[in-house]
Amino acid sequence: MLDQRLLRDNPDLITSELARRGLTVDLTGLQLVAQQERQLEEQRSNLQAEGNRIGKQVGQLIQAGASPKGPEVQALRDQGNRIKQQVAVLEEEEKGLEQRLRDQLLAFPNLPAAAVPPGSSEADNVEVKRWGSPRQESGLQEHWQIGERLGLWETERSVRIAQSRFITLLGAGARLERALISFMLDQHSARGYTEVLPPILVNSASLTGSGQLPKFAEESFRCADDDLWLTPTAEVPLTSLHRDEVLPAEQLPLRYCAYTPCFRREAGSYGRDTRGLIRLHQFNKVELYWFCHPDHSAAAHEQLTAHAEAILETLALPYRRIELCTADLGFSAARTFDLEVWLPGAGAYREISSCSVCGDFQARRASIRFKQADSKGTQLVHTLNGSGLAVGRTMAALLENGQQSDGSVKLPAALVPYFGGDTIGAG
RNA sequence: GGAGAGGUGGCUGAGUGGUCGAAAGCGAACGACUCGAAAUCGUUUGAAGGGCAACCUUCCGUGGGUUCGAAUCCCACCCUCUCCGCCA
Repeated sequence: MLDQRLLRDNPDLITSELARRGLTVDLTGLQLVAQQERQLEEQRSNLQAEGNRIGKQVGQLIQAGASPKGPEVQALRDQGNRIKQQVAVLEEEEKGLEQRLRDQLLAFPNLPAAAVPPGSSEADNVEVKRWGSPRQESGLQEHWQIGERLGLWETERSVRIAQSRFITLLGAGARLERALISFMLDQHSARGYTEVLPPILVNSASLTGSGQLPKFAEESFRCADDDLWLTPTAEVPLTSLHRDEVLPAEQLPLRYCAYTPCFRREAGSYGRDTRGLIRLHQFNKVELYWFCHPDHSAAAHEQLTAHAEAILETLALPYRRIELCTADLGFSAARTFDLEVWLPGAGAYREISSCSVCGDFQARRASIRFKQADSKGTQLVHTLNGSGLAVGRTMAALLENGQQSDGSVKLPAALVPYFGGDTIGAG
């Protein structure tokens, strides 16, 4: 959520920064609402102050021995009643304006960081670096061909269980998924992240805090009877882990990693990536999340991204880092690096991680602040999140990159202790 | 799901309808003492909004209500704990 003070003090900045994201907004109406709301607040609080004075007078008179029914007290009571009625009217109006203001502010995306390259579509994203040597030979299979051939999962029977875009992993496939989750969590824990296994049903306040609500309700699965939703990413429960908290400054940064299944409707993607593990309604992901001091969030972004990259490197998977341009940034992000893994069968790089710094955007929505022991007041923390990594897509990458001429798949050495072998489909 | 108890500041925990934003303690900060520290003593110490400021308003689970005045009384809801039931 954007800062109301920014709306008041520098609305042109909001307009121009949102324009960088390709968004045209006219804030004049909203500014007017904010201004009216402030005037009402002033009027109301002055009236309340008067009412409070009257209340005290009544109390003092009665304690001094005046009759509670006497004319003097009665006059004050009448005055108090009149004020009460006026306050009620103002208050209702004020609440209405406040609600309008908040609703609209919640619908604005984050402002892009200064460093974000300008652009009008994903075509303007900037490649920052490449790692590894991609296999280029012809005749390589795509991961879904390999998986089906080796019996790593069930496609059609999964439709029977749920519907399309759900997968049932079997045998070595299920085992590899589990191995990857453990491997990733161990790697991150060793770097100081606290492992978290959060609820994957989350309430509306949690989705609002991280930015999925109110605008993207149609992207999530919902349990209509309970004000609970299936989480689309661990970013949601992790943000709310400290929602409405004031953290001691010396505890920062707080760094968490969490494995969760993730659930997304993928509305509007019919016909795309219909085969294999790339685009599913339910997939597994290990997420990295930081709560940090505003001064350190830029450096933290680099570190978090490096931690995601370290997983790819340890798995010997070639990748590239892409910096998203202003037009391609997600709703809550101020700056984002996407990691794309090389899929030699498909002959393309595919997104496997997205690492974002959100500034105070989520912290303001979720009210997550920190306090310096020696100073008054609180400040909003900065939050960062990144996939470390999407597990299904990692499996796809391992299958395509590790495929051998005999049809088997060779796994990287780092996975052997987790998987219990170095080859799938040998013999 | 049924019965009971309870939700108060960073934490513990008092609170009679009227100077209650709230005693006390812990914790924290500063100062004194000390060569230094511990202990002790003193002072300070919640948040949000508005105002240049003095200061004003709001916040005792949430939302309503009664009252001139509500942490305190009434209603509804949410949550936590204990017992029972059910259950991996």
